[in-house]
Amino acid sequence: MLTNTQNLRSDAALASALRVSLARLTRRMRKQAAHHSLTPTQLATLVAVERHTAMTPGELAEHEKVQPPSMTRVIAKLEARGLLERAPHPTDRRQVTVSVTPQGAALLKEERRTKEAWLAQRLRDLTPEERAALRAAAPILEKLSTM
Amino acid sequence: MLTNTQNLRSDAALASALRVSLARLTRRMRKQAAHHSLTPTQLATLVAVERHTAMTPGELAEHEKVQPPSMTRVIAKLEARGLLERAPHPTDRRQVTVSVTPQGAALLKEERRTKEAWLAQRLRDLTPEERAALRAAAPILEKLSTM
DNA sequence: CATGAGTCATTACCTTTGCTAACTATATGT
DNA sequence: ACATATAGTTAGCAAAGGTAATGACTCATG
Repeated sequence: MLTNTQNLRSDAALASALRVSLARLTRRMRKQAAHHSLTPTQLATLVAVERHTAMTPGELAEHEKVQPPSMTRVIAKLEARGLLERAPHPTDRRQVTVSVTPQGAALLKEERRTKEAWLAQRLRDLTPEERAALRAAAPILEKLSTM
Repeated sequence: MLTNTQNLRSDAALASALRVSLARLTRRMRKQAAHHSLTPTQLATLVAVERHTAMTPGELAEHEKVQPPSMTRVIAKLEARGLLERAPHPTDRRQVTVSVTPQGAALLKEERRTKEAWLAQRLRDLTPEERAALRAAAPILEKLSTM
């Protein structure tokens, strides 16, 4: 357990401490929401489709770094579970567009809610000063995550 | 992009912001170190064995939430790559113990080094104030990750 | 001590998920 | 009109996970 700012003077030491804590924290968060029995790729696909409103299989394959035939199967699975639906592409008969169903959106919402409830619960056990420090750090972590 | 502490007054809002940023940040860190072509389970197994010094296949299976036959295979793979080695159990002839080879330890060290170097590089692009805020938050994130 | 039950790792078989090769349908350029 | 490119899908293969079964070992009991 680190003492407040002790041993964190260098970027390397801070990076090391953050790497360990963040990995552990996100691993634990992931475990809170693993009831849907979707594979990581399936879940990520659902998230991507929701974020973009609609995507083609090719776009999704590239987005998730899998080959198109694999993505065809992922989409088929999610469609079979009623989480995604296919439609003809508006302008290109070779393509299809994929969008999230209300059921799929609900699953994602529940996933997010579960993780955030778990984290919020832990935040409540912190002191007000600790919470304030995290509030100050949150936008910086956000910045780091998009750099 | 969040403005400093704006909209983070509630635990729920802070949890939501942290969930997104931390997931993204750790995802990106993972991508930096994916040259070893180990599966997530193989890597996690290697990490677990190193941390515990020696473990049995049954312990590892439970630790990584896979069934024993699957873990037998993971161990065989890692052993074939010279990253783990098996030995007879000191007191129970049914069991074997698994430990990390110097090569396995070196691979993990390199993995950690790569991730931390990536993160440290990004830390260097922050302002001193931003870095200070992360330094203040680091022990709290550590605390959160073990609660 | 012998026997039965329990424990442990492993093998065999099956399913799922990823890849590559090949194919069909459609779109585009000449 | 024809050749080329694009998009999604199917088929076959490999890898990783599960379940069922097996053999060896350990422990408890009579």
